[in-house]
Amino acid sequence: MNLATVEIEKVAAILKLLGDKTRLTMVKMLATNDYCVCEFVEIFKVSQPAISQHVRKLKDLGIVTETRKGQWIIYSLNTDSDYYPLITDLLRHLPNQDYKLQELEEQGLRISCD
Amino acid sequence: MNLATVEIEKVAAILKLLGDKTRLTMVKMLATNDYCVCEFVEIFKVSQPAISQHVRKLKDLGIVTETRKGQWIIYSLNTDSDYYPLITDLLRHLPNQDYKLQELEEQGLRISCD
DNA sequence: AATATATATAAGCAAACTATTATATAAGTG
DNA sequence: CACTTATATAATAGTTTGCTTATATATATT
Repeated sequence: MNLATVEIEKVAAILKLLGDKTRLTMVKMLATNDYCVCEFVEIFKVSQPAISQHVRKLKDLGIVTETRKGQWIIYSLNTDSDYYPLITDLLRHLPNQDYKLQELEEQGLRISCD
Repeated sequence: MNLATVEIEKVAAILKLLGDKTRLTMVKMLATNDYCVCEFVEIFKVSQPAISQHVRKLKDLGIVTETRKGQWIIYSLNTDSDYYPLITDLLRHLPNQDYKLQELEEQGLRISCD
C-alpha cells in the first residue's frame, strides 16, 4: 500500500509552523503527554499570551485539539489529523523531551486533572 | 538500532527553511534529479535572484550541494548531510513532482550537461 | 577583445512573524 | 457577589522574510 501524500502547499504550511523551536518542542512533548497553557508558560519562560498564540496556530491547522477541564484548557496532539502521519515521522528524529515534564513535577507545577 | 536524532534547534531551522513552498518543491525535485538555477527560474516563475537566494539558504544548511558544469551551477540533494534521513522521511509525504521535469523537457528547457 | 549567458550579491521595500503589555472572558472559591 | 486563576484577544513594536531591480562576476562564444 502506498503512503497517502499531502499537498505540497499544506506540508509547507505545517513545516512553517513547526519551524519554530517553541512550537516544535510543544508538539514533541504533546506526542507523549497532554499539557495546559500554564505548564507551557513555565517550561518555555515566555509570556502567557505568547503561548496562547502558539497553541492557537497549532489548533488552527488541526495539529492539536483542546478540551476544557475546569479552569484549564488541555491541549493534545490530534491523532486524527491528516497531517498526523507526517508529524509523527518528523518527531522520530527529535530527542525525547520528557525531562521537561520531570522538571515540572519536581517543581510541583504539573497540573493533575483527573 | 535507534534512529539518530537531531537537536531540536537544528530541526526547527531545517523545517523553517522547508516551510516555504518554493524551497520545499525544489528539495522534492532534487530528490530524484539535479537542477540548475535557470531551470528553477523557468519552473517557479520568479526572478533569477529569488531562486539564487533560495538555493543559497539550502546550501548554507548543507541540504544541497553545488557543482559547476561550464556556465551552469548544478544543485543536488546532499545525501551526506546529517539532515538527509529527516528530509527523505519528510519527502515521502509529498506528491511526486516529476511532471515539472516533463514540462521542462517538452518546452526544450532542460539543460543536458553530459 | 567584445558580447552573450548563467549565476551571485547588494540594496530596498512590503508583508509576515513573534514577542510584549493591556485588557477581556470564563471558571473556581470564600 | 467579590476575588483569584487560567486563558484569549487586541494593539503594537522590532525582527525576519521573500520578493524586486540594479549590478557584479564567471564562463562561453564569435
